[in-house]
Amino acid sequence: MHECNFKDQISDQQCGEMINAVGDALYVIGGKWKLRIIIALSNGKKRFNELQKALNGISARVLSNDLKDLELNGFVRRTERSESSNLLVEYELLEYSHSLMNVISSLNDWGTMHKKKIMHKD
Amino acid sequence: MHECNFKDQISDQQCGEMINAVGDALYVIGGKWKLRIIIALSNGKKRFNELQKALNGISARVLSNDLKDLELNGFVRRTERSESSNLLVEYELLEYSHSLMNVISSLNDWGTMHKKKIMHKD
DNA sequence: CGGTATCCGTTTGGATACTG
DNA sequence: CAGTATCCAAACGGATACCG
Repeated sequence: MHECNFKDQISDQQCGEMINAVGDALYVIGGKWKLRIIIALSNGKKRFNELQKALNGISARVLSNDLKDLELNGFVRRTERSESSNLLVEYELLEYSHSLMNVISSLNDWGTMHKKKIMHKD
Repeated sequence: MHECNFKDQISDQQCGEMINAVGDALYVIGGKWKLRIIIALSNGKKRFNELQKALNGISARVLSNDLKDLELNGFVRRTERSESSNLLVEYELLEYSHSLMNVISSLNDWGTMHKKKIMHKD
Protein backbone atom coordinates (compact mmCIF):
# COMPACT_ATOMS: atom_id res chain seq x y z
CA MET A 1 0.00 0.00 0.00
CA HIS A 2 1.67 3.16 -1.15
CA GLU A 3 0.89 6.83 -1.33
CA CYS A 4 -1.00 8.12 -4.33
CA ASN A 5 -2.25 11.28 -6.00
CA PHE A 6 -5.03 11.27 -8.53
CA LYS A 7 -2.99 13.36 -10.88
CA ASP A 8 0.15 15.21 -10.17
CA GLN A 9 -0.91 18.38 -11.89
CA ILE A 10 -4.08 19.49 -10.15
CA SER A 11 -3.76 23.06 -8.98
CA ASP A 12 -5.01 24.18 -5.60
CA GLN A 13 -7.63 26.21 -7.38
CA GLN A 14 -8.96 23.31 -9.43
CA CYS A 15 -8.96 21.32 -6.26
CA GLY A 16 -11.03 23.96 -4.50
CA GLU A 17 -13.49 24.05 -7.36
CA MET A 18 -13.92 20.31 -7.15
CA ILE A 19 -14.51 20.51 -3.44
CA ASN A 20 -17.24 23.07 -4.03
CA ALA A 21 -18.86 21.22 -6.90
CA VAL A 22 -18.98 17.96 -4.99
CA GLY A 23 -20.38 19.90 -2.06
CA ASP A 24 -23.11 21.30 -4.28
CA ALA A 25 -23.96 17.83 -5.52
CA LEU A 26 -24.09 16.34 -2.05
CA TYR A 27 -26.31 19.16 -0.91
CA VAL A 28 -28.99 18.15 -3.40
CA ILE A 29 -28.63 14.39 -3.70
CA GLY A 30 -26.77 13.55 -0.52
CA GLY A 31 -28.40 11.91 2.41
CA LYS A 32 -29.32 8.35 3.07
CA TRP A 33 -32.21 7.79 0.71
CA LYS A 34 -32.47 10.26 -2.16
CA LEU A 35 -30.40 8.36 -4.70
CA ARG A 36 -31.89 5.07 -3.64
CA ILE A 37 -35.38 6.38 -4.23
CA ILE A 38 -34.37 7.41 -7.72
CA ILE A 39 -32.91 3.97 -8.37
CA ALA A 40 -36.07 2.34 -7.10
CA LEU A 41 -38.01 4.33 -9.67
CA SER A 42 -35.58 3.61 -12.47
CA ASN A 43 -37.47 0.63 -13.80
CA GLY A 44 -40.83 2.28 -13.93
CA LYS A 45 -43.40 4.20 -11.97
CA LYS A 46 -44.27 3.00 -8.52
CA ARG A 47 -46.85 3.71 -5.90
CA PHE A 48 -45.99 4.93 -2.43
CA ASN A 49 -46.21 1.59 -0.71
CA GLU A 50 -44.41 -0.19 -3.50
CA LEU A 51 -41.58 2.26 -3.13
CA GLN A 52 -41.48 1.77 0.60
CA LYS A 53 -41.28 -1.96 0.13
CA ALA A 54 -38.60 -1.72 -2.55
CA LEU A 55 -36.46 0.43 -0.30
CA ASN A 56 -36.59 -1.96 2.58
CA GLY A 57 -36.33 0.00 5.77
CA ILE A 58 -37.35 3.53 4.96
CA SER A 59 -40.11 4.98 7.07
CA ALA A 60 -43.20 6.55 5.59
CA ARG A 61 -42.25 9.89 7.04
CA VAL A 62 -38.80 9.97 5.51
CA LEU A 63 -40.02 8.65 2.18
CA SER A 64 -42.72 11.27 2.07
CA ASN A 65 -40.30 14.09 2.87
CA ASP A 66 -37.69 12.94 0.40
CA LEU A 67 -40.23 12.51 -2.37
CA LYS A 68 -41.39 16.08 -1.88
CA ASP A 69 -37.82 17.23 -2.06
CA LEU A 70 -37.13 15.24 -5.19
CA GLU A 71 -40.26 16.70 -6.74
CA LEU A 72 -39.18 20.24 -5.93
CA ASN A 73 -35.82 19.62 -7.53
CA GLY A 74 -37.33 18.25 -10.70
CA PHE A 75 -36.30 14.62 -10.39
CA VAL A 76 -39.67 13.06 -9.80
CA ARG A 77 -43.28 13.62 -10.69
CA ARG A 78 -46.25 12.68 -8.54
CA THR A 79 -49.46 11.85 -10.36
CA GLU A 80 -52.92 11.08 -9.15
CA ARG A 81 -55.14 8.89 -11.21
CA SER A 82 -58.60 7.66 -10.41
CA GLU A 83 -59.24 4.11 -11.35
CA SER A 84 -62.69 2.64 -10.93
CA SER A 85 -63.76 5.02 -8.19
CA ASN A 86 -60.63 4.89 -6.07
CA LEU A 87 -57.68 7.20 -6.17
CA LEU A 88 -54.21 5.98 -6.93
CA VAL A 89 -50.97 7.88 -6.74
CA GLU A 90 -47.90 7.15 -8.77
CA TYR A 91 -44.35 8.44 -8.74
CA GLU A 92 -42.13 8.44 -11.78
CA LEU A 93 -38.77 9.80 -12.79
CA LEU A 94 -38.45 12.91 -14.88
CA GLU A 95 -35.82 13.46 -17.52
CA TYR A 96 -33.55 15.34 -15.13
CA SER A 97 -32.99 12.16 -13.15
CA HIS A 98 -31.23 10.83 -16.16
CA SER A 99 -28.41 13.29 -15.57
CA LEU A 100 -27.57 11.26 -12.47
CA MET A 101 -26.79 8.13 -14.47
CA ASN A 102 -23.03 8.41 -14.10
CA VAL A 103 -23.21 9.29 -10.43
CA ILE A 104 -25.41 6.33 -9.70
CA SER A 105 -23.52 3.82 -11.75
CA SER A 106 -20.16 4.84 -10.36
CA LEU A 107 -21.52 4.52 -6.84
CA ASN A 108 -23.01 1.17 -7.76
CA ASP A 109 -19.72 -0.07 -9.13
CA TRP A 110 -17.73 1.20 -6.21
CA GLY A 111 -20.12 -0.16 -3.61
CA THR A 112 -20.08 -3.58 -5.26
CA MET A 113 -16.31 -3.62 -5.46
CA HIS A 114 -15.86 -2.41 -1.91
CA LYS A 115 -18.21 -4.96 -0.42
CA LYS A 116 -16.41 -7.74 -2.21
CA LYS A 117 -13.12 -6.47 -0.89
CA ILE A 118 -14.37 -6.17 2.68
CA MET A 119 -15.89 -9.63 2.69
CA HIS A 120 -12.74 -11.30 1.45
CA LYS A 121 -10.64 -9.52 4.02
CA ASP A 122 -12.39 -11.06 7.05
CA MET B 1 -40.30 17.60 -19.27
CA HIS B 2 -41.34 14.05 -19.79
CA GLU B 3 -41.17 10.78 -17.88
CA CYS B 4 -38.07 8.69 -18.21
CA ASN B 5 -36.57 5.36 -17.25
CA PHE B 6 -32.85 4.75 -17.23
CA LYS B 7 -33.30 1.62 -19.21
CA ASP B 8 -36.45 -0.24 -19.94
CA GLN B 9 -35.05 -3.64 -19.12
CA ILE B 10 -33.86 -3.44 -15.54
CA SER B 11 -35.36 -6.23 -13.49
CA ASP B 12 -36.64 -5.67 -9.98
CA GLN B 13 -33.82 -7.82 -8.74
CA GLN B 14 -31.09 -5.84 -10.48
CA CYS B 15 -32.75 -2.75 -9.17
CA GLY B 16 -32.62 -4.11 -5.63
CA GLU B 17 -28.97 -4.98 -6.00
CA MET B 18 -28.20 -1.46 -7.13
CA ILE B 19 -30.05 -0.03 -4.17
CA ASN B 20 -27.97 -2.18 -1.85
CA ALA B 21 -24.67 -1.44 -3.54
CA VAL B 22 -25.26 2.29 -3.51
CA GLY B 23 -26.28 1.96 0.13
CA ASP B 24 -23.00 0.19 0.89
CA ALA B 25 -21.06 2.94 -0.84
CA LEU B 26 -22.87 5.72 0.98
CA TYR B 27 -22.30 3.97 4.27
CA VAL B 28 -18.54 4.28 3.82
CA ILE B 29 -18.07 7.49 1.86
CA GLY B 30 -21.35 9.26 2.50
CA GLY B 31 -21.64 12.19 4.83
CA LYS B 32 -20.83 15.80 4.38
CA TRP B 33 -17.04 15.77 4.36
CA LYS B 34 -15.43 12.41 3.61
CA LEU B 35 -15.19 12.78 -0.15
CA ARG B 36 -14.22 16.39 0.12
CA ILE B 37 -11.34 15.51 2.42
CA ILE B 38 -10.13 13.01 -0.13
CA ILE B 39 -10.33 15.61 -2.87
CA ALA B 40 -8.44 18.08 -0.74
CA LEU B 41 -5.65 15.52 -0.46
CA SER B 42 -5.69 14.66 -4.13
CA ASN B 43 -2.96 17.06 -5.11
CA GLY B 44 -0.53 16.03 -2.44
CA LYS B 45 -0.03 15.51 1.25
CA LYS B 46 -1.31 18.13 3.60
CA ARG B 47 -1.03 18.94 7.25
CA PHE B 48 -4.02 19.15 9.57
CA ASN B 49 -4.41 22.90 9.49
CA GLU B 50 -3.80 23.08 5.78
CA LEU B 51 -6.61 20.60 5.29
CA GLN B 52 -8.90 22.55 7.53
CA LYS B 53 -8.19 25.70 5.57
CA ALA B 54 -8.66 23.98 2.22
CA LEU B 55 -12.04 22.63 3.30
CA ASN B 56 -13.32 26.00 4.32
CA GLY B 57 -15.76 25.50 7.13
CA ILE B 58 -15.03 22.14 8.64
CA SER B 59 -14.42 22.16 12.36
CA ALA B 60 -11.36 20.57 13.91
CA ARG B 61 -13.49 18.02 15.68
CA VAL B 62 -15.21 16.81 12.53
CA LEU B 63 -12.01 16.81 10.52
CA SER B 64 -10.27 14.79 13.18
CA ASN B 65 -13.06 12.24 13.39
CA ASP B 66 -13.38 11.84 9.64
CA LEU B 67 -9.65 11.48 9.16
CA LYS B 68 -9.59 8.64 11.68
CA ASP B 69 -12.41 7.00 9.83
CA LEU B 70 -10.73 7.41 6.48
CA GLU B 71 -7.57 5.92 7.95
CA LEU B 72 -9.45 2.92 9.30
CA ASN B 73 -10.94 2.31 5.89
CA GLY B 74 -7.62 2.47 4.12
CA PHE B 75 -8.06 5.70 2.21
CA VAL B 76 -5.59 7.85 4.04
CA ARG B 77 -2.34 7.54 5.90
CA ARG B 78 -1.20 9.71 8.77
CA THR B 79 2.50 10.19 9.18
CA GLU B 80 4.57 11.90 11.81
CA ARG B 81 7.90 13.35 10.88
CA SER B 82 10.26 15.30 13.02
CA GLU B 83 11.87 18.18 11.31
CA SER B 84 14.54 20.19 13.07
CA SER B 85 13.33 19.33 16.56
CA ASN B 86 9.61 19.86 16.04
CA LEU B 87 7.02 17.32 15.14
CA LEU B 88 4.97 17.58 11.99
CA VAL B 89 2.05 15.47 10.93
CA GLU B 90 1.04 14.83 7.36
CA TYR B 91 -1.91 13.16 5.73
CA GLU B 92 -1.75 11.57 2.32
CA LEU B 93 -3.95 9.43 0.14
CA LEU B 94 -3.37 5.73 -0.19
CA GLU B 95 -3.85 3.76 -3.36
CA TYR B 96 -7.37 2.71 -2.40
CA SER B 97 -8.56 6.29 -2.70
CA HIS B 98 -7.83 5.99 -6.36
CA SER B 99 -10.75 3.61 -6.70
CA LEU B 100 -13.00 6.58 -5.96
CA MET B 101 -11.91 8.47 -9.08
CA ASN B 102 -15.08 7.80 -11.02
CA VAL B 103 -17.34 8.52 -8.08
CA ILE B 104 -15.65 11.82 -7.43
CA SER B 105 -15.47 12.95 -11.01
CA SER B 106 -19.07 12.10 -11.73
CA LEU B 107 -20.15 14.04 -8.65
CA ASN B 108 -17.92 16.90 -9.71
CA ASP B 109 -19.44 16.96 -13.17
CA TRP B 110 -22.97 16.71 -11.91
CA GLY B 111 -22.51 19.36 -9.24
CA THR B 112 -21.02 21.75 -11.76
CA MET B 113 -23.81 21.15 -14.25
CA HIS B 114 -26.52 21.44 -11.63
CA LYS B 115 -25.24 24.68 -10.20
CA LYS B 116 -25.11 26.20 -13.65
CA LYS B 117 -28.67 25.10 -14.28
CA ILE B 118 -29.95 26.46 -10.98
CA MET B 119 -28.27 29.81 -11.44
CA HIS B 120 -29.67 30.33 -14.90
CA LYS B 121 -33.16 29.47 -13.74
CA ASP B 122 -33.47 32.35 -11.26
C1' DC C 1 -54.04 3.22 0.22
C1' DG C 2 -51.25 7.31 0.81
C1' DG C 3 -49.95 9.67 3.49
C1' DT C 4 -49.53 13.32 8.00
C1' DA C 5 -48.73 14.33 13.01
C1' DT C 6 -46.37 13.60 16.99
C1' DC C 7 -42.87 12.02 19.77
C1' DC C 8 -38.43 10.99 20.77
C1' DG C 9 -33.80 8.95 20.54
C1' DT C 10 -29.51 9.23 17.73
C1' DT C 11 -26.31 11.38 14.89
C1' DT C 12 -24.17 15.22 13.03
C1' DG C 13 -21.69 19.05 13.32
C1' DG C 14 -20.49 23.92 14.80
C1' DA C 15 -18.31 26.87 18.64
C1' DT C 16 -15.33 27.44 22.07
C1' DA C 17 -11.89 26.41 25.15
C1' DC C 18 -8.07 23.97 26.24
C1' DT C 19 -3.60 20.98 26.03
C1' DG C 20 1.14 19.04 25.00
C1' DC D 1 0.68 22.99 15.37
C1' DA D 2 -2.35 19.08 15.96
C1' DG D 3 -5.47 17.96 17.88
C1' DT D 4 -9.07 16.71 22.27
C1' DA D 5 -12.93 17.89 25.47
C1' DT D 6 -17.13 19.80 26.29
C1' DC D 7 -21.33 21.72 25.24
C1' DC D 8 -25.11 22.57 22.53
C1' DA D 9 -28.28 23.12 18.44
C1' DA D 10 -30.03 21.24 14.44
C1' DA D 11 -30.80 17.47 11.35
C1' DC D 12 -31.90 12.75 10.71
C1' DG D 13 -34.66 9.18 11.16
C1' DG D 14 -37.51 5.30 13.46
C1' DA D 15 -42.09 4.10 15.87
C1' DT D 16 -46.58 4.78 16.51
C1' DA D 17 -50.93 6.58 15.93
C1' DC D 18 -54.11 8.54 13.20
C1' DC D 19 -56.89 10.37 9.09
C1' DG D 20 -59.61 10.79 4.64
